[in-house]
Amino acid sequence: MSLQVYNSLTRKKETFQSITPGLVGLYVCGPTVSGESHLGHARPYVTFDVVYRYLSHLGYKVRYVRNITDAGHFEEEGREAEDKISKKATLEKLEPMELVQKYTNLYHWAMLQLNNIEPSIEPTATGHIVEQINMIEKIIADGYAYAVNGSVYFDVEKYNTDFSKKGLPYGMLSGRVLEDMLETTRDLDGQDEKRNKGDFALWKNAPPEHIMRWKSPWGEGFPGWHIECSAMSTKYLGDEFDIHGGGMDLQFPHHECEIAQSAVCNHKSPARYWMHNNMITINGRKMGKSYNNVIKLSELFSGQHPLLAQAYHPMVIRFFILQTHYRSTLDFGNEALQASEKGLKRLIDAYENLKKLEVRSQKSEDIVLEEHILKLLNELDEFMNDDFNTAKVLANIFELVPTINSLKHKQLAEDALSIDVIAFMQQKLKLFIEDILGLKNIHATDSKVDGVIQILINLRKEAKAKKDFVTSDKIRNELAVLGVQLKDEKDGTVSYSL
RNA sequence: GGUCCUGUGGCCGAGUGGCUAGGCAGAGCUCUGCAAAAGCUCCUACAGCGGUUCGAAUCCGCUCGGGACCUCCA
Repeated sequence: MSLQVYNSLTRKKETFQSITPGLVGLYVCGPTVSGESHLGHARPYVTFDVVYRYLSHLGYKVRYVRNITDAGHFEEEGREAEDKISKKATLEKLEPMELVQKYTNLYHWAMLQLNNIEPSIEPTATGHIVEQINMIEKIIADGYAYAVNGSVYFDVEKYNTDFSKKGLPYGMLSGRVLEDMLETTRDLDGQDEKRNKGDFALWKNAPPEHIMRWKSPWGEGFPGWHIECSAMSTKYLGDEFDIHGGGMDLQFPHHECEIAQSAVCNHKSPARYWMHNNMITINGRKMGKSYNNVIKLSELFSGQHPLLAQAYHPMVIRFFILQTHYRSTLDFGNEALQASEKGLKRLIDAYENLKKLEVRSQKSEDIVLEEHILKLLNELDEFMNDDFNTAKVLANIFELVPTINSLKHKQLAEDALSIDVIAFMQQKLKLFIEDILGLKNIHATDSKVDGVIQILINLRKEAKAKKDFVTSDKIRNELAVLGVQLKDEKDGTVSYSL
């Protein structure tokens, strides 16, 4: 089975076919760096990191573009016409750029912790003001935008009338009908500049107190939110590219507006496949600023938050996210995170065991087992091909764990599996656990620490030989308090895990 | 109000017609000086009510519950 991708545009799974053989253009909406990233933000970046990794594994040369929104948006369009970033900067007495830098750094730090590969290009909105202005001019020239008092708005109704004929109606992505929307759109203040309620800003006039501002043909101002993604995706991926990703909450209006802008400028819908990850919820409700229920990533990693029973390692968060299919909601909870923590440890421990297995048998003595193992391993590719079903991949890997551990602990005959099957399993699990899912061992082994522990292990061995269990247990228990767990193996050796 | 999604065992979650994932927790057993780890076994669910079907968690309808978007939001 070849790769199947669920396309939000068609609402069904489709066989993935890149526009140019061997190449894939992937655009993912990045963060607005006016605040610190929270758990919810981790989801798209982990999700699309795996998409990126898997496409690369399939042999595609992927250009992964993920923007940084550093120009700020309106708090409430039309009403406050105020740049989020400059507002906060004033409050904190910081330069906007300083604020942007701070949160960009924190974001990059969090991405690194989560083991997300950095994108090929990470363009910033402020670095592409010229491109955005050019695009707006083009839209005005074509008659789909109009300037009022130094601001420019996209004429949604005119666009819809003309482009519906071309199969690109406004609402095609989110399944909305413009007429319905015009009736139900909330009545916001200060909408008088717009011809229609559904129109959205391409450029906003900057009031005097506004710090972030650029010169434009319409006066000093700043770009609207949606235009940056259209400008940057076009610049780096072309008029039409393969995959556009982002959170489900961006589907409307953000992505819908992107399609409209790009369609006017490039005469086609920008992306072939639209992928949207679902939300992370907390007590069943979406985690988001508006709900005041966010847990920042730094808080999650440190455990410093009233809702957290403990700190959670970034790898635990990654694993937690991957255990669910990306299109399902994922509910946060200490119990769930703790289950992930233990599960991840079990998985990684088994994987480490597998790497060290020494098998010499040329032939598997247990044919049934061998076939079962091969089936589980071969299904891994199928599951990934089925719209990146990481949950199923992990389930199969867990099914391999008892076999691996039984071989290690000699609970299974040494020659149950052949050296070829073991090698295949080693190769497959490396590929899936490390390369595709991007999971890694939380506990790096430090040779000095290892040496110290070995000394203690030897002292304990001596004590045990003398049946001095008080001393041996003391060593074991005190190490356990430090998080070092000793394990007496069957063959008399002692291993430990951190 | 409009559009759409969803309701799975103590918890988190796969799953689109028959083969009833997986993780965590819980119980028993094996191993062990005692533990831990590991292994084995058990606990077997699909909101409710109808319908379609030889057969439904899976399709259809209704009821009840939860949520997302329609405003910045991953």
